[in-house]
Amino acid sequence: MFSKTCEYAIKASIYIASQSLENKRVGIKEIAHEISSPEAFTAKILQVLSKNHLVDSIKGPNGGFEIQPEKMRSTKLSAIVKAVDGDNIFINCGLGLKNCSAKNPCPLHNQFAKIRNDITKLLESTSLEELATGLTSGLTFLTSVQNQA
Amino acid sequence: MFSKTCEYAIKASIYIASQSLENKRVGIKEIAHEISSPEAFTAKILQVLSKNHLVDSIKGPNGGFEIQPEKMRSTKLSAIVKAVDGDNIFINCGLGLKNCSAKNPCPLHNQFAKIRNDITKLLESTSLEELATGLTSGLTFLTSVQNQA
DNA sequence: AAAATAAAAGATTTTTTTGTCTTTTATTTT
DNA sequence: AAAATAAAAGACAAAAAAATCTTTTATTTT
Repeated sequence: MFSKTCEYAIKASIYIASQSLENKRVGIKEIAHEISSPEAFTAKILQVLSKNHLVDSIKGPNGGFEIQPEKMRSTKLSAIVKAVDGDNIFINCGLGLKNCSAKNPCPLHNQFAKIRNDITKLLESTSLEELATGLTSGLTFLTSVQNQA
Repeated sequence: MFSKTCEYAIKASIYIASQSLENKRVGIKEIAHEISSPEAFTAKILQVLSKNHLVDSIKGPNGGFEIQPEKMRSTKLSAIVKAVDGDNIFINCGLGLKNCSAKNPCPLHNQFAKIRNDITKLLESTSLEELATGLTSGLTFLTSVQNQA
């Protein structure tokens, strides 16, 4: 569904947002540990998110990453996905046809149109804030129980 | 969504089935041409489908691939996907958690459960036969118009 | 100003996926 | 039986994705 890059981007964003809700700025080391991702790779991904103004990064001592409350409210999952994976998931044909459309439909065109539409709706309607509060409240997790300390 | 391998597997199966409906056996060269796929790679994939008894292969002159009518009726898309991609698409967590579940849900668990369920339903309810007849009747296509001769 | 901290940038490396090439095996036709 | 045909098998290669390492830049604290 998502690339590894995208999975890490979403999880890192949620973690940063949840910590920002508690007024805590977090460093790459902590983020990577909390979401069970490779540190250097995650750093690269955060650079992309930062350039797309989806997270704020602050250099130097007491630096790290944070997301302002208004930003996490307005940021939808779709923006994160688009920043790292492009809009393939929103538009690509399920069977890889270059120009799959109602006029030139692949055998799964109609079936997949519905699913792709549901995915798009979900990503465009889900805010970073609601995902962060779910994590903060202990309802959801960013790692499997096995992976937790 | 699907790997390239899986896209080729599905398209090749549909093409073989559609030709079998007209009592025509087809060779790799023809298949690869008709679905715009790399020939040698497609041959490898067909070996897997053949070992899984999803297509019949016949060696020698007038040989090639075919699918019996009863088989294309009973074969669901899910069987083809499982044969080449495994069951990742049916069970994997959207954010890559090893043990994402109702007890230990990732932030997108509930939202994705619905989508994954829809995908599973679609793949398990769609038969190769209906996809093949759609192609035969000219309602659907395996290549983009640009790619067609 | 110097030292320490933390992210940014850039160059590489590893792994996985995708794709190719050559040889072998099975089958059919002559 | 020999020649021709077509898939199977196996080894290899290229491209893309995932991951790492080193150096630089910005900021803060002492």
